[in-house]
Amino acid sequence: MSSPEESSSSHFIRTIIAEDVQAGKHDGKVITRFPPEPNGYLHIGNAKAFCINFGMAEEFGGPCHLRFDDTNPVKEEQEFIDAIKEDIGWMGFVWGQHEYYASDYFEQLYQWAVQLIKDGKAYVDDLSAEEIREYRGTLTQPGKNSPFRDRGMEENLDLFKRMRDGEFPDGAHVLRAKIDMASGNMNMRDPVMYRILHQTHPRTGDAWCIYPTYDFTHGQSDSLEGITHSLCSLEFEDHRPLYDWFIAQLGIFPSRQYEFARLNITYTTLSKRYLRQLVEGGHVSGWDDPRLPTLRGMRRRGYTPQSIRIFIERVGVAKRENVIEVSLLEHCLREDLNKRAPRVMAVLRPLRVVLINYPEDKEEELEGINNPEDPSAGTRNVPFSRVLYIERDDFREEAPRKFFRLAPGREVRLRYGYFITCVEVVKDESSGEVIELRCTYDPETRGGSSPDGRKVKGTIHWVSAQHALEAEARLYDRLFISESPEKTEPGKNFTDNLNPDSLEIVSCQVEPSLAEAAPGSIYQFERLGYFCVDSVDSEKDKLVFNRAVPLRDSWKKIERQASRKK
RNA sequence: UGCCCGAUGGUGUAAUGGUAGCACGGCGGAUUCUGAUUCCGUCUGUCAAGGUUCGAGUCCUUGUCGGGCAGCCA
Repeated sequence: MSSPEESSSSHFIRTIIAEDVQAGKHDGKVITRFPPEPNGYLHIGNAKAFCINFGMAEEFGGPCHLRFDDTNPVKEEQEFIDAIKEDIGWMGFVWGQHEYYASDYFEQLYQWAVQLIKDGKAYVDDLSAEEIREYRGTLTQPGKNSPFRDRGMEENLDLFKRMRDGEFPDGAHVLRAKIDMASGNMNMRDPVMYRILHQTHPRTGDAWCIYPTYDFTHGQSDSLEGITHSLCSLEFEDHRPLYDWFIAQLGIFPSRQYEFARLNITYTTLSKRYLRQLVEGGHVSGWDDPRLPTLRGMRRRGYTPQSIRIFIERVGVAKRENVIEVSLLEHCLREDLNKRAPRVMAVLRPLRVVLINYPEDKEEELEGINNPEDPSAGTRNVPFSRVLYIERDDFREEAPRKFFRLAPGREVRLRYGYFITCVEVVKDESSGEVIELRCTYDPETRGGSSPDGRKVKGTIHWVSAQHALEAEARLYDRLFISESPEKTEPGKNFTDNLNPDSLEIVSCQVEPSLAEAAPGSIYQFERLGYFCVDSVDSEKDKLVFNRAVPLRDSWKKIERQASRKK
């Protein structure tokens, strides 16, 4: 599955892998992995990481392992394991039997730790967490050796065994690698390999009360699985020397780690911590709130796996810090949906229109095209009658010349219907609000063209009042008003950058063919945008639509420019 | 005054010593029964200074700017 886009340009990771394969390294085999920690829901930033890992494997004909990095039972839950699998599967990636857990390697890891102790390369430290921090030194000053650093091998072995046996409370001891307390790389200043945690683990239960740290787990897990290219994000760059050190000391399969810059997108946050705050602070409805960049949120909003995948491809892979404009994400969604989403008519803010020369009880069926981009999608019938709803935005009492829609005395085409001309504007006497338009229709223009060849510039969408279904539409906008919501002035919180209008709920009128719309299905509401039937709140007799993304609107642009000139 | 990484248009990303290209975005136009889509045109770029070279975005040196690192998190 490689598109021209994929093969026409490369990125540094693809180049490295291609060269390795070319050179016959590991017999030309490529095995990658995605190692999520099951402590939260996946977002589009995580998707970049697994798209790269699964993508490279797919491209070079090898497997990509899904491995849960479950070394910290304090934070991890089964619920997240299930959710992560669901999201990756939804994105279209397959790991088959290659589902692993770091916890499956606990015994092996323990044996390796014992080996390092025997080799004089690890020791049990009695220092407290605070003391260890003090001894570690600072970024500019070297650390100093723990007084327990040179304790005898037998004593280390005994202590480590007793740590495992549960003789000590949390924090009493840790096992540390003996490397270099003066290293410029903080990770090499005798990193902790094991800590005591009397905590039930989602998978190993109470079998263990000591747990290996990420650093003592990750590289060896890669090695055990024969991972050839371990592709992760930049924050692990400083850990690579340690990753390599453990593998070298143990003399095991030499997996190699390569790092790339993580994804950032304007007007949102991809920080797990901030996302959690949004959910727990009630700023959004939950982890699947359609305004969130979580995969569940995006799925509910109407994003397709294909659109996210192509987005990740276009964003590229490099090492420099980057912030992608949301407009690219939105572009990718529109591009995908334009090809596939069935068109339908819906009126978000209804204005009543009465066709005064159309017979009272007449009804007819007009033929609508389901998808002009896809003839195989066929046609459908749309009911038409004397009383209609049109979009309030499609009428102006005082219309500028470039306004191609309805106005007193002006003629427009009703999509798939007739030409109509506005002859009277009915207003509410007290408020002055326009409440109804009285129009004439031209019977000769059925289907949208006139025998006399006269042209109308505008075509507007509509629904028949008596046939329409009332539904709820949730109009989403960007969650933050600030391009970089995480950047705040002193004393301000990122939640101060929240967009108060990120959700507008309207009661709309939709064409009756939508009665059978399935949850999760996505439609284009003509001239408005792409809408997804909400998978949580939508019901058969009370449909709820989420606006995934509006259509591009060059009229809005023209108006904005006009008002700017004034 | 530590270690590591990075720097190409507004935003991303290519170019592996030989014409700085692509996408998004902006602007302008054509087509259109969606002011959508599509199509065409156009706009803006190699952090700085030295050096190597016939030739440097690419190699070297120095500097500047940006990012990461002091969890018993991952």
